[in-house]
Amino acid sequence: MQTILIVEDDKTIAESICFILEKDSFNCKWFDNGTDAIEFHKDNEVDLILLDVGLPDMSGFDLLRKVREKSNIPVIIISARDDESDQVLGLEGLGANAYVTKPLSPRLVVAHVRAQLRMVKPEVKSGDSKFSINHAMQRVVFLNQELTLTPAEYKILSHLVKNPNRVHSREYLMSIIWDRPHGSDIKTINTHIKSIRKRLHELDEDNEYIETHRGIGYSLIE
Amino acid sequence: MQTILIVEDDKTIAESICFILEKDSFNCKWFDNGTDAIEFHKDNEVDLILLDVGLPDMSGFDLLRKVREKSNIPVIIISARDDESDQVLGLEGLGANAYVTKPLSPRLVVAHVRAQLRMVKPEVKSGDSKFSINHAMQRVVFLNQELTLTPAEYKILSHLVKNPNRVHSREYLMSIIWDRPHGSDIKTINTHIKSIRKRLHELDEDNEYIETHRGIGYSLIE
DNA sequence: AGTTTTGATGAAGACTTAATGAAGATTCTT
DNA sequence: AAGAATCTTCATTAAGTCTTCATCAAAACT
Repeated sequence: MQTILIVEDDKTIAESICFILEKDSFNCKWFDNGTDAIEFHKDNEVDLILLDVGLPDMSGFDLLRKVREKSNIPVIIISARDDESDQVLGLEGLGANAYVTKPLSPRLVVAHVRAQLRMVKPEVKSGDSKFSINHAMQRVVFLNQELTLTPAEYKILSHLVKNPNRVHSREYLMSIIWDRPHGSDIKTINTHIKSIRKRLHELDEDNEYIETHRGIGYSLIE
Repeated sequence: MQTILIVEDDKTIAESICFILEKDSFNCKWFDNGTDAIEFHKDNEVDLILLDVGLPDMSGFDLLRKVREKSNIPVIIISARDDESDQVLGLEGLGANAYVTKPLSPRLVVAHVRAQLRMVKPEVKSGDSKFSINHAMQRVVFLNQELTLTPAEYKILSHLVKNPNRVHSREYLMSIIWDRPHGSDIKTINTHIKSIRKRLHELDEDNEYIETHRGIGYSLIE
């Protein structure tokens, strides 16, 4: 579970954010002052900080500076001031990752939290799939090994990996291969699937990951 | 250099943002409609997208959805509406990384851009690569020897060295060679790659450092 | 069980894309 | 302006990929 640190002196705001975050299965830790927050951050594993700049004991910017000496976890600044130079200072000068202004709804805060955490841990998909996609290399990673695929194979398999556990018709898979309409035989897909299966088979003999749905299409099983 | 894609139908806004970004040594590409932007993103290496949700031909959300089918680069949504449910939809539902509302200053936009890119590029360089760059001398160092390269070769190879282990399309490599658009044959890149390979081969017979990705482009393997 | 439909398989040929060598065009230098 | 270096184009060859087809296997239907 991921831990979110909230530094916010308004109890009502903090509690409502915490409430939503914990409902979203985050572990949430609230401090109403910067000193304690820094202390906690020093000794504990924190995944993200929600930081109100208006604190009783120190400026949020000072806190951020302190935090940045030690780590570069995502920090979202919460501010009552919609002041541009404050935003630029926070984002550019001190390395905050986002800046939201009050009034804010807890739902929106959670959306920002998720957006930031998504960047840090990109592979937080539901569970530990044996597949992932190396987009930069245009390759599909299977069992931690990069598959060498032809362009058509990559297009099909990466689509299946992105949308597992659902059936994709041959027609649809065709449309993925070609940008423009292309009057090819629908059975071409069978052959591509065959060669994808062959490649997967080379790395894992036993299992059948791509399932055939007679009369409909194919699906990838996680 | 990192490429920022701006999708924004208001020319004044786009130009001022571009101006600042380019001053900050980003490569900036502007489109006033979604269709062209998607087309460009398909064939080119883009590091971040600045996206206005109010486009003439399609909703920014639709564009984001399309982009997300292919990649998970940072997307910052620019919106005239300070509407919470829009923000949540963009951030949570479609995977945008930040949401800024108009009116916005170019400086603030740059701050947001930097904040996002900081997350993506950890800049863990100078490891055990066989390549390094002598920027002052405009030379690439390979196996502790300085390579004699022509200007075009230097531009291509140094970019590959700076961004190893990812595929670069011919289109993108072309844009590196020329500052302004240049209606040259895309196959020119093949020839440059050929001569770079030849030079590398003279210093190390065995290995193949530059890998061809059929139908896509080239990558440098560390 | 026998027939029909649908998918799997392997191999051949068509097609697409890249590598190569060399020539022509361009740019830069002197 | 001449000469050298570089960039681009072109034709050819080579390699890789896609599609089709014939055949075989499996499932569904009667």
